[in-house]
Amino acid sequence: MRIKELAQQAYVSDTAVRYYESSGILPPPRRLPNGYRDYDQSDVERLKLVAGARSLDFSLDDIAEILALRDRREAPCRTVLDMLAQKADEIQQRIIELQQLEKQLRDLHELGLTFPTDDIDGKNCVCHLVSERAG
Amino acid sequence: MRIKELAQQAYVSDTAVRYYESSGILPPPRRLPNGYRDYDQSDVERLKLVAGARSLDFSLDDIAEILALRDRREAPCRTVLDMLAQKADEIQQRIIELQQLEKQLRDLHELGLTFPTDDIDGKNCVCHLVSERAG
DNA sequence: TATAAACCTTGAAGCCACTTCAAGGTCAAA
DNA sequence: TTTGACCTTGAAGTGGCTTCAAGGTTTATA
Ligand SMILES: [Zn+2]
Ligand SMILES: [Zn+2]
Ligand SMILES: [Zn+2]
Ligand SMILES: [Zn+2]
Repeated sequence: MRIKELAQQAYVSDTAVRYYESSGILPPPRRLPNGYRDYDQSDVERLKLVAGARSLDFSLDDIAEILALRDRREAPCRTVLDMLAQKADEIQQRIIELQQLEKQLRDLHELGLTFPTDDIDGKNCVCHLVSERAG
Repeated sequence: MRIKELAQQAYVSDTAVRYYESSGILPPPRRLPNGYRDYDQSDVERLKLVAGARSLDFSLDDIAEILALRDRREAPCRTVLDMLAQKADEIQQRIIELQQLEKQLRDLHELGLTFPTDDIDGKNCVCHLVSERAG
């Protein structure tokens, strides 16, 4: 099959497939006589793993690590399990940070409403509150 | 004052200050006879607003919009208030997305634990679960 | 006085995971 | 025959910086 059919089977763009090849995640495929890339079912499986892992926000480096194990005929299952747990922890931490940020934004908004809104120099308005967040 | 002192007063790096200048957020400053950048207190105020807004995750485009108003002697307070509310909403939405992602990661981890962990081809293991997340 | 340490300058490249653009070549249907 | 869908490559753009390379300037110390 050609690149577009491969890409569609994994729900990614064909330009992403070319990018994965250029970055070493996917091996260079056979070519048809006209120079077009030619893929088979094993390429679909590989790309689906890449797409699934990307949809879980794994980095291409992480994915390369998983694929490298498989290419050496070593089972990557343990590595994948560990990565899932670690990524979940990272996301959890990120959520906490964003919750703090949201609170700061809402607090600033509420407080800002109590100040004049025609202050050019920002000495007595919400702009001043933003400026003084330093540290 | 020179660039490092300015940067320190706003708790940013001096390379960031040069980057802000190159991207038009900060105007080109005067120069000392030796070519070094020379700043004053108004530069500190401007950079503090930039730094405060960046710490709230505003984009440089947003910040440029705020500064453009001030540079035209129009009060940016209303704009800032609106941006605070809008950014808070964006963060809230992002948190929801990350919470869903975290749940997917934890669920996959739990389910993956019930499968063998020595499957090279990924037909009966957590790797297969990752691959089949398509769509 | 020599020299090291801390500061300053510029321009370019690197980061991440792509997308978009430019400028073409290939092939099937109408 | 011409339209349109598909394919190719390489380069540049995205955002907000940091890092690197290759210097010049100033202050402190030996
Ligand atoms: Zn597995
Ligand atoms: Zn575990
Ligand atoms: Zn204001
Ligand atoms: Zn409001």
